[in-house]
Amino acid sequence: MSESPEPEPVDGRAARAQQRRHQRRSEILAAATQVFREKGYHAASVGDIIEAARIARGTFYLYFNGKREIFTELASEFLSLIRGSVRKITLDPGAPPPIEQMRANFRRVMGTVLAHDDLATIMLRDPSEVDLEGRAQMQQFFDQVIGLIELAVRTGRSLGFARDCDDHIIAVSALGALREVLRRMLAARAEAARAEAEGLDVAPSRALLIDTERLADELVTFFVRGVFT
Amino acid sequence: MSESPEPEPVDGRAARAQQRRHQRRSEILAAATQVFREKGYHAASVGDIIEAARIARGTFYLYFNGKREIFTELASEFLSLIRGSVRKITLDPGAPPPIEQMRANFRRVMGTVLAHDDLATIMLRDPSEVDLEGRAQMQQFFDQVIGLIELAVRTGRSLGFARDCDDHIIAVSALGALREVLRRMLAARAEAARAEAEGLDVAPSRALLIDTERLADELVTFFVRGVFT
Amino acid sequence: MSESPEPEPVDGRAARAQQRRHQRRSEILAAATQVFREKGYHAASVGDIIEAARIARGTFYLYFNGKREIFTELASEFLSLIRGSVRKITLDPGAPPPIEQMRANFRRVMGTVLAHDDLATIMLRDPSEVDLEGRAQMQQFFDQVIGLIELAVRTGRSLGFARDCDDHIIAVSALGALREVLRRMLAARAEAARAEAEGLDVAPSRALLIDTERLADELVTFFVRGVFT
Amino acid sequence: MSESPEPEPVDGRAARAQQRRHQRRSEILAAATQVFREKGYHAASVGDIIEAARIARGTFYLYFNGKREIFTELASEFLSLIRGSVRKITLDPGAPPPIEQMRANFRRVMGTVLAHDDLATIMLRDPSEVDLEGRAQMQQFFDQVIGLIELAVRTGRSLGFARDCDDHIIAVSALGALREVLRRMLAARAEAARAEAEGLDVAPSRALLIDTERLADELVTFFVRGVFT
DNA sequence: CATGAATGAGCTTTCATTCAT
DNA sequence: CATGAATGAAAGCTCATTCAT
Repeated sequence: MSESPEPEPVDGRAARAQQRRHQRRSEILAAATQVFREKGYHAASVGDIIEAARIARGTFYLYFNGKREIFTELASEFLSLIRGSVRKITLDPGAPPPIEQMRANFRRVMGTVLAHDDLATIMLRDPSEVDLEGRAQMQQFFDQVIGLIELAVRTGRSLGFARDCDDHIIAVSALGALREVLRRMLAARAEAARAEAEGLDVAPSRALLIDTERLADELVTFFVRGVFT
Repeated sequence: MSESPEPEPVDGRAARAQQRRHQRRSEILAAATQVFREKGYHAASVGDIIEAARIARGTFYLYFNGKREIFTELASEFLSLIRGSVRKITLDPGAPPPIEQMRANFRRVMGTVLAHDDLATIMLRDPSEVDLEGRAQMQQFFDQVIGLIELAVRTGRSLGFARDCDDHIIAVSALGALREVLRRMLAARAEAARAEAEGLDVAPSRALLIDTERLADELVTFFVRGVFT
Repeated sequence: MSESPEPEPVDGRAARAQQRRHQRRSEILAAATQVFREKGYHAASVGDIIEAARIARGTFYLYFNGKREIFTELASEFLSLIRGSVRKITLDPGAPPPIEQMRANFRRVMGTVLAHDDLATIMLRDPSEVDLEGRAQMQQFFDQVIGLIELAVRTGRSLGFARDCDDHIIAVSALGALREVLRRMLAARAEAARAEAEGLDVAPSRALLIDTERLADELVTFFVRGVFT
Repeated sequence: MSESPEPEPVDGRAARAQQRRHQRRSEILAAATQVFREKGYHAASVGDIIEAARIARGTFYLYFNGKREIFTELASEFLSLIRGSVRKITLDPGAPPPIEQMRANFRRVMGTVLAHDDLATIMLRDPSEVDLEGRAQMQQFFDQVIGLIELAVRTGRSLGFARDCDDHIIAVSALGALREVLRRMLAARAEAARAEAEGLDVAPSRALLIDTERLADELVTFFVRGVFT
């Protein structure tokens, strides 16, 4: 835009450089996501990533400090996405009923997971696959999710909706159920995609391939009936 | 029986030898269990195992063909234990009500998991941590568990107890809930033990430290109310 | 034979023991021969040998100091056999003409090689396969053979039969020719045997499967007269 | 050709890089040749090679897939050299007499062997030292040589020069003679060199240390005329 | 900035040999 | 004598990371 030959070029150059740098980063992250999804964290090597990103070995270390760091970055990204999908349940007069808010949360999370299935596939795996640091990060995130659910249940009970139960156990159960369903939903979809690609019309575990809204509803119903009166 | 003075001692020697051999195997398996629990399958090296078992490198390969095989063996052991804890739900006239049978199953599984917490800690991790072969084995096991739960729900519905729902999704959810609860229960207990050992009286997530019967009951109630009418 | 209960039993026992010991040794040697033939010296492991001999690991070291020693023993045996097949050429009045004596030597060597084809197959391989010590032993033997041939040529020349040539080069050539022919003859026979065993009637390199007398004659003629007229 | 100031230096860099890469390869090959010559294929370890080449373990695997591959490469190189030294015998009017052509072939092969004595020392050993794949390669090469000699003999016979004999046996014999002579010639020269290096003037097997032309001639004469008159 | 050759610690596995039973 | 469990040195190979160009 700025054709001025000398005064601004420094800024312009710097900006362009930074932009290019950012784009490179994204490309590498995208490549790493693919690789991690296919091979898992451990089996994936830096060699796999640089091959997928079509960059030189050294370039990788120009953008990331190592395999762990790139994973940590992906984890952060995913956690942000999921956090962005969840709204705290409010009792404001004009707001929809709490259960509807919860249903909306489930739906949004599922939508986000589907929209970023590569990332989600990686992150829904057990944290034990990663090393200590990454593990802690994911642990913390899931703990927060549990906190949210506990809050929801407590809120429900204070309104006289929820039965008497151990909130923590219920929350852990709900998280576990959600994770397992999402995991298997992603696996089923991946397999269905693979089957279609190969021309086979094998339909594995049809139940998990229904549209996400119904899936979310089914989960919410299970959760609600289990907890609320 | 003994026609010559030799046969008995020979048998005796052979028997003792075989017994010692068996014991060594068990020792190595025990050491491997500890190592896998602490480091996870991937991070654990054969070197770690032989160090823990205090044997020479070669000795390990005298009893197992490699890291994968020893893991497979542990997996088989655990799967057998869990299978042994689950009874199919029967509608025989004299049998307890189905829900009680289910509750008993949950309790037995929890008891088994607690009794073999090292093994369970390893196996409740995501199968993705292991290589293809081991993964398939665990996948298959969990699929079977899902099948059992589906059957239970179908049975309940045929008796007019269960509401209309997608059996597969419910079963996946239940499995996920159970896994997550067990995982965190084991983690909580391990941490509590560690804290106690160090003299600290940090009490993390007290809810998961209650006695297993109540834990199982809580889970069953959640499951039952969610599904049954 | 001696039924006397006490006086001689010591000798008898000792003799019997020694005899058994000798037989064991032979069995192990036979097993090792088979193994070496099939796998070659390096690829053959002590494990292979004790498996073939159906003895325990320790037993092997009761009879031999190690892999090298058993090979050395086999080499000695083969060298003795070959030495026993060769007669020095004599100019005694009653003796057959020198060339006939040489032809007889070739024939006998070939017969011996055929009669001990396992051993011969191993030993006709290059000494480099074995370690330094064994190599030296075989080198020495072949040097002796070369000495014999040199002597024969010198003798022939002193009688006016042989042309002017470098005896050593001729002897080395003759030895090389003999070794190569024997090696390939054994290989051809082994393959023919294998083909027959499998029911196939593939006939590889027919020329080397003719009877040994003709093969020996062909070699001697080549040695004596060369190829061209 | 060059539209911008950059292209040349870039090419230059790439070219230099490739050149250096090629040189490294050659260095490793040279080191491996030395090691194989001294220890033989089996006894030589990758560790020996990297030590001789003064490179790190990983570097070796950057250039070769393993011990076998580097050996295969050396074998190919040697076989090419030898193939390049042999000309088919022609009956063209202007060509020298067949026997002279054969003598020239022998001389050229000997010259090549001497010029690449390390490589030749390794490759003249028995193929049995190498594993199956390398063995097949060498077997094939020697079979081709035999084919060439057979052709020469047949040609000679069609011209009325050669006597009636079994071509295959003659060819195998000639090959064996040549191999043994070359092998011992190389060994004698190596030992002579060693003796000289140590200041000793031990002269082992003088006959094989004569100039190659005379050695080749001696062999050809033996091949053509045999020994006796 | 980008490159990719180089590094070396670390892995799994094999195998000749010893020694208590 | 016979056994075979135990040993540990040493092999081949991988891969995250560095650094001179």
